[in-house]
Amino acid sequence: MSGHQTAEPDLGVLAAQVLFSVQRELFTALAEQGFDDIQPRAGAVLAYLRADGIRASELARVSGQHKQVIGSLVDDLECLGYVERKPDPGDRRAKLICPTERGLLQMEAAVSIMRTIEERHAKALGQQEYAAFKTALHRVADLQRKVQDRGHRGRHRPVAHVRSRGLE
Amino acid sequence: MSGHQTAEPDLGVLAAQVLFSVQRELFTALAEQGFDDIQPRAGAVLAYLRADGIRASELARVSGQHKQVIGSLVDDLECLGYVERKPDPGDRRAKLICPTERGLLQMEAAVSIMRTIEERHAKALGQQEYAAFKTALHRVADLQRKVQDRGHRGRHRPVAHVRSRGLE
DNA sequence: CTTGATAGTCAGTTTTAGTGACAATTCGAA
DNA sequence: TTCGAATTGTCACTAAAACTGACTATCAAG
Repeated sequence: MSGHQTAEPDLGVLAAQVLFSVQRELFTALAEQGFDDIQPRAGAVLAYLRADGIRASELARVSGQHKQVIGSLVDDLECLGYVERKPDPGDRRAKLICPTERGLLQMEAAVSIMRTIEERHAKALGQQEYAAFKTALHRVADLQRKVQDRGHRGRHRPVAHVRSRGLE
Repeated sequence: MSGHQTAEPDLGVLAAQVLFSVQRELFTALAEQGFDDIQPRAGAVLAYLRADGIRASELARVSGQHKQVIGSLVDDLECLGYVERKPDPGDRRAKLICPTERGLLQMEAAVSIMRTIEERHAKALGQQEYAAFKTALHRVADLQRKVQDRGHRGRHRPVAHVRSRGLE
């Protein structure tokens, strides 16, 4: 991004600051609650898990990661007891990634922590202002992703490296 | 993050979507304008460059990256002709990372592209709404970073990998 | 039944992050 | 001023993650 000068940081820089600091707070809190064997990286899977299961290729799409990365993340999370692979009844090629009991507990904990974080911001900004902010953020995210898809039709484009986290 | 269910995505998920799609659009546009030899990763340096120079350790702080990473990024950018290292007049230990002429052109291009992106969102949301949104985002980012610093005092915590971009 | 696309995995290469140590320098306190 | 602690940037090394290409199995359309 271009946060040049001492001037005001741009949309990308701000998004990066929010992302990484929220991510850090979330995983620190999760670790304190006993989920100390998962890393932010696993968020590509955990954030999009559903109780009724989701396909690996769907995870790759929504997270913007290569399917190989999703595969290895699921391997790890399966060893750690967070998810399990079940055959997809509707498609014998596919497997459903389903949360285990521990996975469900993690999901609930993550939702709760994120709610706490957002409530803190809502108090700081005011409930209405925060609600408007989040609505706007949602619209910006949607609009921005649409533009992206228009540009690179078909090409697989793992959004960059989250690794690249210093980036914006 | 926890974007569980089909429910509404949380702050982290939204920030990630914005970050990575903005990042992709920015670097695609930069490439089209001739800056096709830099990657999003280099944003950790480029986004915080200043015409009068900035220290590597300062870059490490603001970008949340290890100083070794900054060092190798600066190595690359120096080879590519975007920056140069100059001795810091005020501290003989330090070196100032200064943009070259090409670096300045890149900075201007990035600022211009980001302005275009933000103007698109401002038109979609309405100028006033977008301005309020960005102010709120700024406050959320500041507040969130403060909380982080409170928790991990002193510890160096490279905010994660931007690479980890699928993450939330 | 053939063709083409999709789902998931395997193996291998390359890139990047993370760790510890180091010399040079600065700063603060005795 | 002199000593010790902290800081700046770099080097060398290890660990981890991303990327590439290929491959089987399955589906879906004609």
